Amino acid sequence: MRTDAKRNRARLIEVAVQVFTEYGVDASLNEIAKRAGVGSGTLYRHFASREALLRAVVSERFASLTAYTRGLLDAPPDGTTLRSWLRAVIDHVTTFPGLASSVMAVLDGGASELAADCGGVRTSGEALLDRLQEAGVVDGDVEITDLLKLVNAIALATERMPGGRPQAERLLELVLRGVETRR
Amino acid sequence: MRTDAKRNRARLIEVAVQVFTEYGVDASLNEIAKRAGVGSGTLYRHFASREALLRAVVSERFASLTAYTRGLLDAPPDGTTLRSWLRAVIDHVTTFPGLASSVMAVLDGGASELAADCGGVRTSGEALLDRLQEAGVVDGDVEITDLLKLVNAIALATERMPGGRPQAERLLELVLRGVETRR
DNA sequence: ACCTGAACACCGTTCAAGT
DNA sequence: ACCTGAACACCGTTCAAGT
Repeated sequence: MRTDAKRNRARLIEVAVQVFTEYGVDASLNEIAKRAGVGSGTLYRHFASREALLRAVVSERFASLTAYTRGLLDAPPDGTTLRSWLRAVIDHVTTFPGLASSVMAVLDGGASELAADCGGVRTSGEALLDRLQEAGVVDGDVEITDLLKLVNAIALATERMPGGRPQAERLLELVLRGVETRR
Repeated sequence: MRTDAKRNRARLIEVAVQVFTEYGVDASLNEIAKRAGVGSGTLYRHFASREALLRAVVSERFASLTAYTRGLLDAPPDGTTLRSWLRAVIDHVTTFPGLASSVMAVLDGGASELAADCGGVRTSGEALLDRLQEAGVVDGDVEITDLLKLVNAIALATERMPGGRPQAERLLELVLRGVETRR
């Protein structure tokens, strides 16, 4: 790769983080190209689709979430393990407005460019969930995909509201505990 | 109102239902005007904003959901009342793709044109929730806004997926029961 | 090889001109 | 009083022309 191409690529990712943070994942790609001081065609040359650009921006973050999840597996599980993990999931999926929507598409079986990165989280999360179920902390019939969808739904619903994070916390608590009276 | 104006208005609502069903609530307004055989300005004259058009389309449906909710109050509450009500909420909020997102904005305190219609559902739902809590069927510290947000989050997350309705059902079940083991 | 930016087909929204 | 549709400022995406 030519050095100017390499520099353009790096610059585009850098600017994409700013613009995605500001306007969300559906922000104008022309705007990103302009702010990066690059023709719009250059953006498309480096990133064939919006998904490809998004992936370049979030893949390392998702990898670190996977690492964190694996770390939780090393410690003996207690009553706060699941809560901590799900909080971390919400944090990551909430990095940019609109990200949760893309992740949901992957969870639904869509073959997005994000699928590989989400897969790591899913797999490590599944191991963690198994462990928690063996320890009797989580109901045995809960499935990892449903759990992730539900938590992601909370992120999706709260990501655009002011004070969304504490709101997400309340809903997460409700999900963990359940709505119906314990009998 | 002139008779041609009245006819145009009715026609626009009729077409909006079709187009919203097909493309979701963010569908092109120009497309709706064109299909209705009307200039784009005419659409804006009758409905000052997309929200206004959306409201014209869903307000009667939301009123009937409110009526249904009040009906549930007349019967003695049992273990299936809450489930039935939340299912009905999901059904209504899922009428068009993207509707749940607008409803969520209202639940968050936004002053949308849908607010009045959502208010009826909220108020009647609050009465139902109180009743269920008195009967000991639902945990006493569950709040109506949180419950509606959570259910709406499920709708939001599943509305665009194929087989979304059964998926929503699974997640609703998880919410009612809770994730953690009952102690 | 890589980049540029005009071009195309779309949006939402407004408003002068018509009836 | 109401309607039309061109006009404007935006999108995403492509591709001939440049270096």
